[in-house]
Amino acid sequence: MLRIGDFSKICQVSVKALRHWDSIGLLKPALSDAQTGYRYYSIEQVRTVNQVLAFRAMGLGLPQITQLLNENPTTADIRAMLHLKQTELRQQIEDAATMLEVVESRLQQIDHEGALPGYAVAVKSSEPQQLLAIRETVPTMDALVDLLQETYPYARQKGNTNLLAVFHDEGYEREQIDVEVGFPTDYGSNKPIPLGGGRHLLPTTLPGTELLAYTVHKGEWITLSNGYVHLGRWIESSGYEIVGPGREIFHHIDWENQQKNTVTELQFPVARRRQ
Amino acid sequence: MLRIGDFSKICQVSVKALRHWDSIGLLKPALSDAQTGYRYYSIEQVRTVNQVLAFRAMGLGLPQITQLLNENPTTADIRAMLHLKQTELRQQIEDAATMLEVVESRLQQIDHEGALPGYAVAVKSSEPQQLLAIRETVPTMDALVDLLQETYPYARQKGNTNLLAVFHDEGYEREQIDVEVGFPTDYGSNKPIPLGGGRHLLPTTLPGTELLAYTVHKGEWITLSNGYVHLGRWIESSGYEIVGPGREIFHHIDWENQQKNTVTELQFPVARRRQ
DNA sequence: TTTGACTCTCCACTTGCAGGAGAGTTGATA
DNA sequence: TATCAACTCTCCTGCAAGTGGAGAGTCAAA
Repeated sequence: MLRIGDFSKICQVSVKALRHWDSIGLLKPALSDAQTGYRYYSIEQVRTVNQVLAFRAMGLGLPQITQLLNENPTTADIRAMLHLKQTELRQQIEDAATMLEVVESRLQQIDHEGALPGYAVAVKSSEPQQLLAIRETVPTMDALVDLLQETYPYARQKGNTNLLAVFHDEGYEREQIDVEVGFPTDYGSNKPIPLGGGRHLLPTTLPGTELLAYTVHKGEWITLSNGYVHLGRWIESSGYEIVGPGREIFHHIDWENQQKNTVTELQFPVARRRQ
Repeated sequence: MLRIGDFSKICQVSVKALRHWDSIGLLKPALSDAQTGYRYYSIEQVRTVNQVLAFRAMGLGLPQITQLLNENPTTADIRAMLHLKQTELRQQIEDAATMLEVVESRLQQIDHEGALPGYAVAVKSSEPQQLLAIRETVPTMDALVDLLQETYPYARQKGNTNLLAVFHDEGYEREQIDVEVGFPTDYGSNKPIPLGGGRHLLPTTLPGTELLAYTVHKGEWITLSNGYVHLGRWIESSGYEIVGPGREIFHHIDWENQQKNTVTELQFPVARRRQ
């Protein structure tokens, strides 16, 4: 019979860990003195510790290992557990690889530009949304601003400041822009709204996307292109690719000061580039 | 000004998380009502959240992000942080890949053998050890047992039951075995001990190894070969390779019952196989 | 004024232990 | 046999980044 300290040295497992394993029922000592509480391990339990460590080296959690060792499950159960862990580990590797690529992209950026960039890019997902929107091909950016201004009051009426635009052109056009301007509506209240000249805000569905790279711009719209350049470079160098039309979300429009305090979110649906 | 729920929806960050970020000083709301405790966020803070998420997507911890956003550090600091994270992520990927390989090896084993194997294999490290040992080429396994029996009393004298053997042959020889038998001594008490026939237990150093694949066998030594087969296969199929002489640690020798209760640990120094 | 939706703080829980406090045990020595 | 160092015990806190819930207070519209 070995005291916990000696057993700990033999197995190269900390005393704390052994006590913890005892408390959760993973590995009880062969004998526990009821009087003093001292734990006594038998030398054969080295084997059990070996098994525990073997399972732990596969990344299994202690509750699972407890189950595997003390409730002798069927072979099928074990297979299922390991299969699950397998996919989990693959996911882990992929996630870490993605992070690594993002970190490396950022490091490159710092090295190239000397300073830290003002734009941060993150990835999120978006649900499908019911919109009231109008799709037009506007000749210039100014015309686009006019269209926004025209749509804005209706968005506010709905208690919704979130005007948004979807750019259906490939690339970043500056003339003859095929754009959709609208705002989200709660399900149900989606009747067309007439604008001037026989044009209408029509109900549309903005498709959800699983991955959406985005950055937030604050300030005049003239400088929005900086944001786009940044976002585009980030997507390129972080192992993603654009897979859908870009979007702008106008969280707040400061009509009075040439949009000095306007907050605009730039979005692109993306996917992981393979290989 | 936005209440926490609205801000949460815009940013797609949970209310709980926002409150947490507030409490640790990562992101304070633009305004906190001292009376009611209500948090009010400004729309521009969407940008800050975006930055937080961008850093979090690199795997950085909240304290680090707090530092990055609120204590405007130098470019060099940021570079250092990201570099550190880079190596950390690479390590993570490697670790997960190792685990994955072990899991896959185990799954294969189950599929091939139908049942779960009695031997578990784990990897640990070992420190260099001072030994008193004798190296001989013994003709048979029985002669090896005799040698162990001859050495055993001296090991016990030192208050040390841990007899061990190092096999210097390549592969698993059954005759003319070049073996070293001995036991650890505490530093200092390492004077040679004479055995019969002018032979001596001499002080030696057992080199430490960073990676040591091992399994624990309980029972007669005749069946030890099963353990070796298992250990060998595991090493092969889990992406390791043997890089040194095998060792046996005799944690407990049951001389009376043909070693029925003997506990033997089988070890091989290993390294990750590249590619 | 009522109501329902929203928000607040505080507490417990998650994983696998590590560190430490304060008290009790063991085994060898004086 | 008393003592002493080394060992062990239980209990508490802390770690990361929140989630979930309880109970109480707040806001805005009807």
